[in-house]
Amino acid sequence: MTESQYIDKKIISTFRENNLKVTPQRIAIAKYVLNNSEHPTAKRIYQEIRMAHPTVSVATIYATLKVLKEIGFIQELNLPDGQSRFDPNLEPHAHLICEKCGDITDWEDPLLSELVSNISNDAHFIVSASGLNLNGVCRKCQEDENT
Amino acid sequence: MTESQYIDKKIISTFRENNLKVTPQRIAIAKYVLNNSEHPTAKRIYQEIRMAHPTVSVATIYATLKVLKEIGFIQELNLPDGQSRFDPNLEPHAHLICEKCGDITDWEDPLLSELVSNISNDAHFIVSASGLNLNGVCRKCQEDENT
DNA sequence: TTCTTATTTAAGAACAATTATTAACTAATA
DNA sequence: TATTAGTTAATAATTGTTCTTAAATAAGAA
Repeated sequence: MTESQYIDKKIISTFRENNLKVTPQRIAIAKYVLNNSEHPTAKRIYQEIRMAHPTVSVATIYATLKVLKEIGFIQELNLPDGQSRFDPNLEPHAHLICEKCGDITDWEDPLLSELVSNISNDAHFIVSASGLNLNGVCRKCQEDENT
Repeated sequence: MTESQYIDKKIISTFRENNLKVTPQRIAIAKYVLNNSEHPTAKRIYQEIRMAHPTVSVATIYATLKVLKEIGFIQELNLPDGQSRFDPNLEPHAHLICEKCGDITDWEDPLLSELVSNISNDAHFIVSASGLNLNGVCRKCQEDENT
């Protein structure tokens, strides 16, 4: 079984386990977001899915993303550009959000997981998702300024 | 000079330093957000300011908040409720965002400042604002569930 | 396989947060 | 006090997201 087939099976079985009907739209959206680490917006996902499913509507995109969030496949990010973005990486990680070019880069640091865990314990707060956002200017845009 | 008078002076002089006209609306909005640690939304700020300035418009609220952000008085938070919130605390700190009651609590941890500083250095990213968001269930809502 | 039914979907209307437009107003300087 | 560039109020426009409803469909039963 190929990697892709394995992901298909995983997606389908997880839908079934959660008493959700397995529709082509759901599979397509799930596959797309689970394989995409570029924090796509709903609009971007819509455009992408429409290539294979031309009649899909935005409402379906939003409804499916909500479901994917509920079954723990993805998390919704709240970043400064006024639209939600979606991320299959549920581990604590940082987002470096460049105010110049709009680029959003992931950054992993083992200290972060530890910190989230500490705060969760100290504050008696059950964490379902987390994210450290750093707003500022990325390396590339700093270099461009000196040109 | 009282604390309140000192804040007034500070606000006015900072506006002047940034070549911004000092208007009653701006002073009122600045005073309100600088003294409020409850992460108010634009709508909330509008309602509050309207009590003393009944003709103020939402556009002025948004424009002034943008200006306050630019001169480094506040930061804009992106939280899951679809509207921006504003925070005068510019130090790295965490937000515990309860999915049940919607409450947003600040949490300070010295490790966080260190972590932000490390990432900034390692990634060569100039940080202008930061925030660690923890989504989940707060202590109070957990207790309510067991009742 | 075909039937039945509860879900899901597509399409577009509705909604809410934010931004843009523009004419009237006003703070700051001369 | 007069000038003017910047600011404001009112409202229209825009944009992301959710709601509504009739048609379509997945999943289990017959």
